[in-house]
Amino acid sequence: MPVNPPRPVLPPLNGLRAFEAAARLGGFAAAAAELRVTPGAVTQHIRQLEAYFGAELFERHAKGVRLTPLGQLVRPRFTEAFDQLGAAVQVTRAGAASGHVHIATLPSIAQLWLSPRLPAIRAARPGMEISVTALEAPPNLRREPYDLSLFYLADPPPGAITLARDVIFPVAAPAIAEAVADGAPLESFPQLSDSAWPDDWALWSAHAGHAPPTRGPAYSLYALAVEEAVNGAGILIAHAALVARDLGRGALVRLPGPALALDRFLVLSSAHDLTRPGAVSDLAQALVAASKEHGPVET
Amino acid sequence: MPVNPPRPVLPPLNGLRAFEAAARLGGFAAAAAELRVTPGAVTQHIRQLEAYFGAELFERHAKGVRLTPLGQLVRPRFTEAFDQLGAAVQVTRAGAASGHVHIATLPSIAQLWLSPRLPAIRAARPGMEISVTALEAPPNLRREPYDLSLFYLADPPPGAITLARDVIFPVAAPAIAEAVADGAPLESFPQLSDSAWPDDWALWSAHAGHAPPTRGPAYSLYALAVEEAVNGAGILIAHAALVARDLGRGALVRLPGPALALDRFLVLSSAHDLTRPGAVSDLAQALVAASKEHGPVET
DNA sequence: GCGAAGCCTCAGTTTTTCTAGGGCTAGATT
DNA sequence: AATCTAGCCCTAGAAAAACTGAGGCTTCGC
Repeated sequence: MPVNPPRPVLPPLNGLRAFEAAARLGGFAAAAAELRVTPGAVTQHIRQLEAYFGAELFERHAKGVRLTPLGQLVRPRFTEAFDQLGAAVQVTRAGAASGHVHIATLPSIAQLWLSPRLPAIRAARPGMEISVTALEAPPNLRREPYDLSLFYLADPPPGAITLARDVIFPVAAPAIAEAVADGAPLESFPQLSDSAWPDDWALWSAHAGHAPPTRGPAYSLYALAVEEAVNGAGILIAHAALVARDLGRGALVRLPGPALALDRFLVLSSAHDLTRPGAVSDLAQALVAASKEHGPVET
Repeated sequence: MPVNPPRPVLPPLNGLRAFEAAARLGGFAAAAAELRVTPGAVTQHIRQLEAYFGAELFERHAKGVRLTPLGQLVRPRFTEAFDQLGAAVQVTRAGAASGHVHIATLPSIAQLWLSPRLPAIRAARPGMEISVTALEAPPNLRREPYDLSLFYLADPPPGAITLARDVIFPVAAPAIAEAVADGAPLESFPQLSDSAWPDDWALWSAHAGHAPPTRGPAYSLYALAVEEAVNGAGILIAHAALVARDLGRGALVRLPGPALALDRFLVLSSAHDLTRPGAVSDLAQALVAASKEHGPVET
């Protein structure tokens, strides 16, 4: 008479994932976006999970949800567990597609920093396939399928490689630069900027002792602003790393005045261990080397 | 023109769970049993997962599967992640049903050790609901829904409480004991034992310098063997903790000869932190106290 | 007072998952 | 050598789960 224990019912994994996402992101709608479903699906998953536990995990309010004490208690554990699960998935993915490295970065960095440097790197590594995805915000590398990420960050995480500090200064096409050298005030030209970094001009003006900036055109793609500046549309507030190429080839010229070092760094990070040899580390080293090709900016 | 990154496809969670179970248990069939589905379902989950990664995780052979190098590489990570997820689930469950404590133990311990002690413990804790489940083998407390487990173990895990060493010696009903005291050899009576512990008699006989045991009836439930011994069916090889009650009330009598201490301990363990106050710790303390009610066995 | 945000519910549909049953192979047994 | 058996594979159909879409409700902020 062996005891045949009825195996306990397993918890609904998808419900757990929905709970974790909703708790982390602070709402069902945000969780739904992350999970690529409608909010109603999240509602149902979490309802099902609450039925499984026999306890509420969220307090529902007309405008949003709040975690119950129980939900607050367990949220960090689930986040940690799913991070670990995600990390395992990333390791598997990397192992399955060895030789394929996927980089996530800002659109502007992709176009203005990475793109000019990649051909040489690719040419030196025939067996390696390098993909680039442009993202507006740094991904969670323990969850999302990128091997490397390259972003401007205020606080580089441990293990990450800081390539450069973010430094800004005004630049313009040679014709405008000459006019400025001849005495035309900066304010007499349109002041180009990126809509993602709306404070650049104000910060730099304050630092340089200039008058606050007039409003100029803001571009949602920094590469577009650079393009326009090259075409003589006005003065661009430049991020050193992103205009080095155009400065180098003379398409843009740095204008007189100080450079302002921001509290932000161009950081290369990875969920992989970059001290171990492998395709990812190899590419990371290549990017570090490539970032040193242009000297630092004089302040 | 905000970049709208097509969110990466999420990994199939249930496939991951199937992979982890199959890798840990060494086969799809065993995993299917754990997950409470048919083996075909596991096959499909894992196939789907392999399609997701674009790589094989198992080598299929006619008789069973073996992990590929990639599978071997990632298995520990997934096991760890699912353990953590399971632990988070257990914490949630415990938090949702506070005041309800669930114990897993051997059937024999449940009937002969726990059952006599529980009424007093329950009476002293009106608000606590105590459930007992009998299992043939210790559960993984990070995965399965038990708050405490009470088993004979050779290696108590860290944090567990060792209640007693497993000690065996022969016992019998008073009538038989008298006959033995009058000179009847042990071998002249049926030697009762438990089929889960088939070596008890051999070990004890060797230790006591007796002849190897004759074959006697083996019971699949130790409690049944005890019952039969009480009814005079023969001599039982007794585990001290499990016959203390019957010795105490005179239903069984210890026979002459040494007691043999086995390399095995009665261990109370938990996935919860027993140093923190709470229903589980409270009950654990009560069980520790209850285990001391009967003095140690003389060797 | 009104719009927007955010969650809920419910019905219907789509998608996924599961099972049942049959097949195949290799090791064990007779 | 023949047979048995364990364990995986496959497929079709059935069952279950998940998802969507539409309408509704409540509160917050303007």
